[in-house]
Amino acid sequence: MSLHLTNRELDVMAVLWERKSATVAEVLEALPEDLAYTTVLTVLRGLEAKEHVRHESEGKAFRYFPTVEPTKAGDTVLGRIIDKIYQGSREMLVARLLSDEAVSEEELRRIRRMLDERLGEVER
Amino acid sequence: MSLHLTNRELDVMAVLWERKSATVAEVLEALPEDLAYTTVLTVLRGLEAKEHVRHESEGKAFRYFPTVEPTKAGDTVLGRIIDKIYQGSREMLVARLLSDEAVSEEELRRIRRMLDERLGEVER
DNA sequence: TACGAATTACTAAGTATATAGTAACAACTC
DNA sequence: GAGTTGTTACTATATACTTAGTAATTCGTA
Repeated sequence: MSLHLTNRELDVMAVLWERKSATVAEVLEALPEDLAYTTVLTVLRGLEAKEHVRHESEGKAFRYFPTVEPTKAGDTVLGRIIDKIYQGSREMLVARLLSDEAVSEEELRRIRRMLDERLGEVER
Repeated sequence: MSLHLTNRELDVMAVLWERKSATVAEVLEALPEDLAYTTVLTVLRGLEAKEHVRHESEGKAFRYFPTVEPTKAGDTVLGRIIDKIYQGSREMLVARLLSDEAVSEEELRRIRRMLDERLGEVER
């Protein structure tokens, strides 16, 4: 199943994923833009309505927890990107990611090692 | 510089990238959803206003051409995904893409070869 | 237990997006 | 060159998204 998040919802989910859970005040503080308290609350309530988040009481406030994994959100949007931008080729996307000048040699080596392990498994 | 596209704009750009250029009628035909002719036209005019597309006359119609590369659109959205979903780690994203069961052994090998070549360059 | 600060609940307004209708226009055809 | 057909130009509406205000509520505390 696919999971769509708006831009602002993604910002808020990112905070929850990062910190495992957060109150409205904590999300507000974590966001670089300075929104009204009630704005963040509204976004969280929206996410809760869609069941991407749940809450528990903590003092007089609510503590919010993500109920979906970040990878799930990632898969949804990556599927679309691969489809629309990389002509259905995951490989083209990976190639593009690795072609970035900023990727360090160590990073490339780690990825190669990962591939070696994966291929080892496949060959078995 | 970053390039933001709405969902419908991305659908339309995907057709132009795929076919190099297209008229309104061609885009309409290529899209699976069945929209009104004028809807597609409106989207294209929007894209033209933002200079992501240009047109030439062809008979009584216009032929539209993309003026931005798909990778540019890809980079913008991937940057955001890496940031918000993969905690700033491109490597985590690549790992996720390669962890997909559906990736074939040949694909993994091709990517490894690509890495080898890239690493060869770096070492030189 | 009454007060105050923080919070949640409810409501609303502005902006962006998606869709498409109608009018004006262009070019081919007879 | 008048009609027909496909097209562009202009305009409009509905929905989604973003933001935030005000009212009601809660909890700690004096």
